[in-house]
Amino acid sequence: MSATYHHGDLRNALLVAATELLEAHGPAALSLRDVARSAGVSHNAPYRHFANRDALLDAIAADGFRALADDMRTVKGRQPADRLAAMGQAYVAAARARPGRFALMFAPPGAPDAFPATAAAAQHTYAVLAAAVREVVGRDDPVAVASAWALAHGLADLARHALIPADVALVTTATRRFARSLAASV
Amino acid sequence: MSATYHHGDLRNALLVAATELLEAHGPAALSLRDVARSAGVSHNAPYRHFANRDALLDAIAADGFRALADDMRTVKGRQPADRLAAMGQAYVAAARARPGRFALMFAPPGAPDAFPATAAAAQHTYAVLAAAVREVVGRDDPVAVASAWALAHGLADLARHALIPADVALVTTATRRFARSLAASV
DNA sequence: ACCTGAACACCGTTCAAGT
DNA sequence: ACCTGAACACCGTTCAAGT
Repeated sequence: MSATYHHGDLRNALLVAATELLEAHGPAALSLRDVARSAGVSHNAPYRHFANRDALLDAIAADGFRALADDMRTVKGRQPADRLAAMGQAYVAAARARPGRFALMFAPPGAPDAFPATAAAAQHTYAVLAAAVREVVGRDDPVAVASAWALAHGLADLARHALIPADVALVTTATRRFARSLAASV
Repeated sequence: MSATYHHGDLRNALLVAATELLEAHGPAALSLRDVARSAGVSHNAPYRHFANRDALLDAIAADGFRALADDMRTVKGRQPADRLAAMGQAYVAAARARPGRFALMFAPPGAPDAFPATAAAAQHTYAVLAAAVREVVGRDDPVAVASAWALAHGLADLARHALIPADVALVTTATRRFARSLAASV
C-alpha cells in the first residue's frame, strides 16, 4: 500500500480519499487532516501535492465539472431538442450521484481566485451546453443557454435540498418542455 | 452598549453581526467566535441564545427565506405571467443583494436535521411561487412550479459564480420568455 | 517523496465560577 | 439569567530534522 505513495500515487490517493469523505460528510466537514489519515499518511504529507486545502478542493471540483461535461457530451437523441433535454437530465443525475462534490462545485469555500481549475473546467461545461442550444435554435442565444443551464442547475440544486419532489419523471418532463418550447420558438 | 445585551437584545445583535460577517467573508469563514467578538461579548455568550453554530446559521438562513418570500409576494404586474416573471427577477435580485446569505440558504453546513427553521421557511417560499404559477396556468402544476423555481434559482446561483453573464437584461428576458411560454401553453 | 514531531494561532464546545 | 476565563480536542499551516 504505502509503497505506491512513494511512486507518485499519493496525489491520486488523496483525491480518492477526499471524494469519499466529501460524499460521506459534506464539504464543510472535510478536513485535510482527515484526508491524510484516510490515505494513511502524516497530516502534512498532502502539502507535497497541494499548496493548501483549497487547492485540493479545487482539483476535486474541477474533476466534477469535467465529469459533468463528459456526461452531457455523451448523451443520445435523434433531434437536437431531445439531446438538449437529455443533457439536462444527465446534469441532474450527475448531481444526484455525487451530491457532496456537486455542493463543492457551486460553493467553493474561499476566494474565487483560489479555485482556478474549477473556473476553467466550468467554462468548458458552458461550451458543451452552448453548442447543444445552438443546434436547437440555429444561432448563438446567450439567454437560451443561460436558461437551459439555469433550469438544469436549479432542478439539481433544489432536489438536493428536497425543496422540489425528488422525482425523475418531473425532471424528464421539465427538461422536455423547455427544449420543445425552445425549438418551437425558432 | 453592553447594557442592551442584558435586556434580551444579544440574540438580535448576534444575528446582525453574523449577517455582516457572512457577506464580508462567506459562510465557510464564519466563526462563532468572530461573531461574538464582533458583537462585543465573550466567545461563549452566544450559547445562551443558540444551541450551537448550526442553530445560529439556521436562524439566518430562515430569515433569508422569509425575506425572499416577502420580496416575491410584493411584486407588481398586470398579468399573472408578468407577476411570475417579476418574481423570478426579484429572486435573482435578492441573491445578488446578499450573496453570503443566499449561499448559506442553499449550502447548510451539516445534517439537514440541524436546519429545521430553514426547511420550514423554504416551504413557505415554495407556496408563494406555487400560487403565482397557479394564477398563470389555472391549475396545480408541480412541473411548472419546479421549473419556475429552478430557472430563477439557477440564474441566481450561476450568476453568483460568474458562470453566466451578470446581466440584468438577460435575467429579465429569460424570466419573461419562461412566463410567456407557460401562459401560452394553457 | 515521504515521515516524525513540535509548534502556532485558530476553532466549537463545555465547565466552573462570577455578577 | 447572563456573562466570564480556563480548558479540551480539534483544525490548517509551517518548520526542523530525518529516511
